[in-house]
Amino acid sequence: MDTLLRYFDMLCLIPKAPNSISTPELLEKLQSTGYDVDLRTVQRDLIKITSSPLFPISSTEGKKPLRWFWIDNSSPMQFPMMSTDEALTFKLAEIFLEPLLPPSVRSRLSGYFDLADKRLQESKFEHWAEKVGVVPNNLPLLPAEIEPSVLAVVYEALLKNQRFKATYHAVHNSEKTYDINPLGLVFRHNVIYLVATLFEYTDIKQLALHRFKNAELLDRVVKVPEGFALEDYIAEGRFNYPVNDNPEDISLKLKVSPFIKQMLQETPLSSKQQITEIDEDHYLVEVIIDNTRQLHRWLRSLGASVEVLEPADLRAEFAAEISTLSKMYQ
Amino acid sequence: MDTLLRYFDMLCLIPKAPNSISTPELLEKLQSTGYDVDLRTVQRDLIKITSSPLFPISSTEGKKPLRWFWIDNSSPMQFPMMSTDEALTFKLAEIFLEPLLPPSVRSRLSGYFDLADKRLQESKFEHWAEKVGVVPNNLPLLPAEIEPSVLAVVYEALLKNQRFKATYHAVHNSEKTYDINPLGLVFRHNVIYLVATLFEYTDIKQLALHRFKNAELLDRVVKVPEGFALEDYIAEGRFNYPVNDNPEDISLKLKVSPFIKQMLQETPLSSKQQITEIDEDHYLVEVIIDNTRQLHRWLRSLGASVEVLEPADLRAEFAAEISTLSKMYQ
DNA sequence: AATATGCCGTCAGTATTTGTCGCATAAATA
DNA sequence: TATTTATGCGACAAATACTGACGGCATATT
Repeated sequence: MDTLLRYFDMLCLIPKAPNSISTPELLEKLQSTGYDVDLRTVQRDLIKITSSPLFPISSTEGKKPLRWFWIDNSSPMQFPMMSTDEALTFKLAEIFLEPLLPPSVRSRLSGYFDLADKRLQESKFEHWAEKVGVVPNNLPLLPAEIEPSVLAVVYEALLKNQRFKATYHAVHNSEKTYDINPLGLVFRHNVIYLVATLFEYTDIKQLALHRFKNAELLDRVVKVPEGFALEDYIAEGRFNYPVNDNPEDISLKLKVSPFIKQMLQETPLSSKQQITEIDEDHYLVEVIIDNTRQLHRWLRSLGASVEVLEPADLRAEFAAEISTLSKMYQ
Repeated sequence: MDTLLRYFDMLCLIPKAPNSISTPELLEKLQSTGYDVDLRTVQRDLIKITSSPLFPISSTEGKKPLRWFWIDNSSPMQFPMMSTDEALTFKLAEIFLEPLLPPSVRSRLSGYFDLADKRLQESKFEHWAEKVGVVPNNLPLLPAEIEPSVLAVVYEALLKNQRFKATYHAVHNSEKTYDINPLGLVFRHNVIYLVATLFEYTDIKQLALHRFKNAELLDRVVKVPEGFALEDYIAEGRFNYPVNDNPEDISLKLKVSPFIKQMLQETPLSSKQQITEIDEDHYLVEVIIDNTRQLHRWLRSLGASVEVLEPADLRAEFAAEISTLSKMYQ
């Protein structure tokens, strides 16, 4: 039994393809976990494991301390097996994430999606794909592709708190190479921004990840500017280019069409939203809600199905914009 | 070595908690996989496996053919281990899916999210959560909660092609119990709809999943109406309540502000989009695109930052709506 | 060139695994 | 209710495997 557990621990200790572990390293880790074994045993175990097609594990050829790794592109094996429920949910998640995440980010999960596919392809479940659909609410803009190698470096830099060096191509600028002190990632629309400082400067920059090239990890630790917190930085509205006017709650009153009323019944704006009938074709929606740019976008997107009644200044804002639009289209 | 593989196969054959497998069943499956073993061996193996805290596997007490299962609520163990990249991506996916999927759907993946948490909580990666943020583009409407037991039955019914029975509470109706012939799931806004026929009728209904109660699987096979295909059903516009006028491509010309221009450079409407400068404050965007409801929503949401120049009928449509709005707000 | 390290074949002792048998108990059947 | 069948489990001996020790050889390291 002890040997079985040792095999499990060994399988855990062996990393995925780009990384690797040498036989002596493995021995050391196993011994520190409490397995009192000989190097020869570890060597034999590795040979046994790799000789089974079940475990796509391989080692470097030649080079003296052999290094072991899981061959990439294989989907993970797991216990207990992925249930059909989970598999279905993975496929749904895949559909949802497709227009949101850049391919190089999404592909990090492809092993799991493949596993889900396999699970659903068993005999009877074949036609599941024809049984699920999504009607998108928003216009799918194409997510900007990020170079996979760049993404890998940025991930690693953020996780390990290290700086990196990369070439950046700003929209109206030529390429430049920076020494980057990464502070955080922010997803906005379909773009991923790196929040960072450059070189030894202290001003905080937003850099779109898809504009990077040739990233390379440096051996210098990240220095966080005094008082910096990503959450606050976002809350300050640094990413809502046209900054929010009033980030505080407002008491919103809307006159809406029956269709919008039904939609808000299904998916309310907030748990305390109230809806009352005005007449057959109009309903009054009352809700306390954060006065964000997203709210404005949403209200505008509904066009003539919604009339903002209160607060007065929001109504005035809409009236002003509509009069601008009137002039544009007349 | 053969025994190690047998253990792996056994671990795969044992299902998760609500399900279970009896010792003789296990024996049979192992033998059909090619393991020539005795029942006694299987029994002994099971005892060994369950006596290790590594494998949260348990069996029924008493009842004679013992049934084995993985104890629930445990996150799966997997080989190779989840990489930090994957873990980070899982956390991002979690953030993205949170406003999109109802809790009961999302919770199906919680084991994986937990696994990702564990992976990221190792020593040095502690502060990753403070390094990732999302600035939502859309107003987060609250996804309607679906009863977990209902979801389980619906999933199973769809996968196994079986009917089910459930109580449905339509908005302006009292509760009724239907015999449901499920055809597919459609996600729209934040609501999941079941497309189905009822009893022996042939007209196709859309039923919001969160309005179901007390679902129960029936032992009758699903009958798909002649010529029905979910994809076509959606394409026909059955879910765009105000049906799309022209589902065909149009040649769109927009006059946009510098801000929108920059946004479209980052995340284009299509790969063939063209942008040219009109003057310092205005750019011309030309693109061939599907004339969908989502496009209209998007155009409206941008307010006065965008002027539709062509096609003429779309411009006319916007002009008409704006004049309606003008009257509303005057 | 000398030394150290790691891989691998072999061997014998030890530990583990396995089938068999017997008994006890729980379901199934007459 | 009695009888049969199926399952779980302890014990035991034979078969199997696992393990550490040793040594030869190839490849790094100094």
